[in-house]
Amino acid sequence: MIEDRKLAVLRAIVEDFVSTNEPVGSKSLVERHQLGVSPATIRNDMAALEDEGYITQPHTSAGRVPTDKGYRLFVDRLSSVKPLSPAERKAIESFLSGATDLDDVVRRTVRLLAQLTHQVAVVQYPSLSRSSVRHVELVLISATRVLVVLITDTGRVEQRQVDVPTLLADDDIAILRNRFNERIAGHHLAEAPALLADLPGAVEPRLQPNATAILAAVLETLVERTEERVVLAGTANLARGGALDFPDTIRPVLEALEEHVVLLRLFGEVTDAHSVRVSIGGENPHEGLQTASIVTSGYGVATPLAGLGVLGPTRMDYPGAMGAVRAVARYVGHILAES
Amino acid sequence: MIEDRKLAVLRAIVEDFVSTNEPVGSKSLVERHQLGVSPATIRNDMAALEDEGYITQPHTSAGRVPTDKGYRLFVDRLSSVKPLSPAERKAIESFLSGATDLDDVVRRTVRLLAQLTHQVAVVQYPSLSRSSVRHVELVLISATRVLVVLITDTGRVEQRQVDVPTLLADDDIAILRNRFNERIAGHHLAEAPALLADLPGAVEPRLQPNATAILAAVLETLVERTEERVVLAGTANLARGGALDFPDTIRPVLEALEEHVVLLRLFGEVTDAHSVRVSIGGENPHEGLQTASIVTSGYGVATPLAGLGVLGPTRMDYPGAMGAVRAVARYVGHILAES
DNA sequence: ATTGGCACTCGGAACGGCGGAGTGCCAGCC
DNA sequence: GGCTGGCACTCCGCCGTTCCGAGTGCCAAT
Repeated sequence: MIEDRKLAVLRAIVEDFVSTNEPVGSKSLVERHQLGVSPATIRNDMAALEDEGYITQPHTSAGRVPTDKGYRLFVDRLSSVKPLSPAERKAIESFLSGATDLDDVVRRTVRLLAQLTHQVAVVQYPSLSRSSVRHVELVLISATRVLVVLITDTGRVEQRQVDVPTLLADDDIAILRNRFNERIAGHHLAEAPALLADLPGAVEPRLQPNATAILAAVLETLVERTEERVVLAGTANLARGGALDFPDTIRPVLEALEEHVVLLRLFGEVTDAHSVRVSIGGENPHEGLQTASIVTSGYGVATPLAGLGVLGPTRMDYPGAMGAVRAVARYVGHILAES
Repeated sequence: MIEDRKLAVLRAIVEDFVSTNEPVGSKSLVERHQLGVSPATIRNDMAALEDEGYITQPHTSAGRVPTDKGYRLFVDRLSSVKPLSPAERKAIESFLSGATDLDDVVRRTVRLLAQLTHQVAVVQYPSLSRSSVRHVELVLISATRVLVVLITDTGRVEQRQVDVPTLLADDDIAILRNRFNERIAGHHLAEAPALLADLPGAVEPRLQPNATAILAAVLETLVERTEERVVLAGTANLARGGALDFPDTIRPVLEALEEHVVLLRLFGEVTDAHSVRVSIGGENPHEGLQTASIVTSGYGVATPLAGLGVLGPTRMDYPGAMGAVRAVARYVGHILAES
């Protein structure tokens, strides 16, 4: 009963504050929303909400502003993911459908997200460790130098050069290439090291040193490069709200964005599911992101391959951002499934 | 005579303003530099410099600030490229020597530059169009689908998938692969289209449709992808000077940085030489960069492959930035030459 | 439980005075 | 002719004051 109205008040506060970027007072609240009660009543509710930690006032006798806790409640219970407008849906389709390869898909996706949400968009490359090997290609560059190219089923290509101890002929390379592909083509990357372990022992003695060297390179490519990559777009959007959104300067946020490791950790916690998740202000582990919120989702065909999302001030249009992230994640999943 | 001192005054003004970020007055000038004359004399010189457009005052009775024209003169005639300290030199070496492949080199380079200069660093990938083909690899993904991988002598790898009209066997692919490599391996990318033009006619009729399809994909990879890539680091440095360096907001600058085309155009004008170039404030063609300066250099072994540089406020340590850019460009050239 | 009324608080804008840094100019000096 | 010290002037930035309004908390009445 009363609880219901308090929640309605909180919702109204969040909505107004997000759209106006000014602390919202009891009077303007009743004006802009049909709450059916007087400002005085609202004031009581607001006092209660403040006691419970959902809102706060920048200084005495100013309007109220949602706290992180208030946004959290809003996201969890008061808002629903906003479906995209047909126009937006159409934009996604036409924007992404022209993509030619994985790089292109990722680049287009990140720009699209930034444009849809007016926030900073982050897209993680389909993680190597969760894909499988489509093909290993060995290319002889010189008699003692081999280029190892690893192609995954998500279209990602990783390459690495390696020097081998003894001279190699084209035939030798072909043999080794076949050995590698027999064992791991079609298999999950994580399984590859085990499958390859005995490979040097299985080739004729003459080739063993070379096989060992190449194997090392392949394993490095498989394992070390599990290091993930992320792509950003829309950083200029951080400067939109002027000094309003970010307390002093946007610098710590920009710094955090450059530390891709930080972003990867954010995705790491999230990408085990396709659902949209939100991390708000102080919930965020990273120091520089205490005033930022992040909306993420895993994407990928069946089991999620990686994450994507947007980052902005806590004062963010959560329903809209969640809608955009969800829609884009789904669409990218489809695109990748087709290729 | 008098001219010499005026130039010395201009140099002093630039140096002081760069380090303090405050308009500099005649008194503090004579205090901080051994000019051997009185403030009154300096004032006369300053008045002359202002008449000639090299400096300006933000408002009456404030100190002077260099204009773009003043910085230009400073860069052209009053400063020399500052050689790096041994420590910095050492840092470059240890930072870059661990790189494993091209991606890694580029990423490390851009971070290094940002760190050395405390500005935004930009590195352009070695341009496809100026490298030569090391190897073309064709991989059969399914009976009617081929992955085309193009490897250049700078270690860059481009890939693309293509559907072919008729079924292909491993042998067929091997034949085609050889045909392609015979013709273009070792050749400049720009020559490739001409060298490949008659390829479909040179294979047995059965393979012609497939050869044509694959040729189209190779050409696309060669030509369309000449589209260049750039990598950024250190954007957080833009926010260092607060609102001091960039008049209102850093937003237009961030926007310009996201438009990679803009950056590429900057490099395009520059990369025909190894020398360090500087573009100052209003000299800059792009609207959003009117308050920014850019220090660039081509890099690469013999003929420059691409460009790199830093971007910051016009109030920038030009000698230092030029020294860092020059040193890093040279070093990256060496690294690429070795691989 | 809701409401109108009322006193209170505090930030932000507007105002004026003041100090200081810096200038331009001029007359004198080498 | 170039340099210098002196001096009047300008104007920004700072600070204290005042004032207004938005918004609150509380209370008594319904």
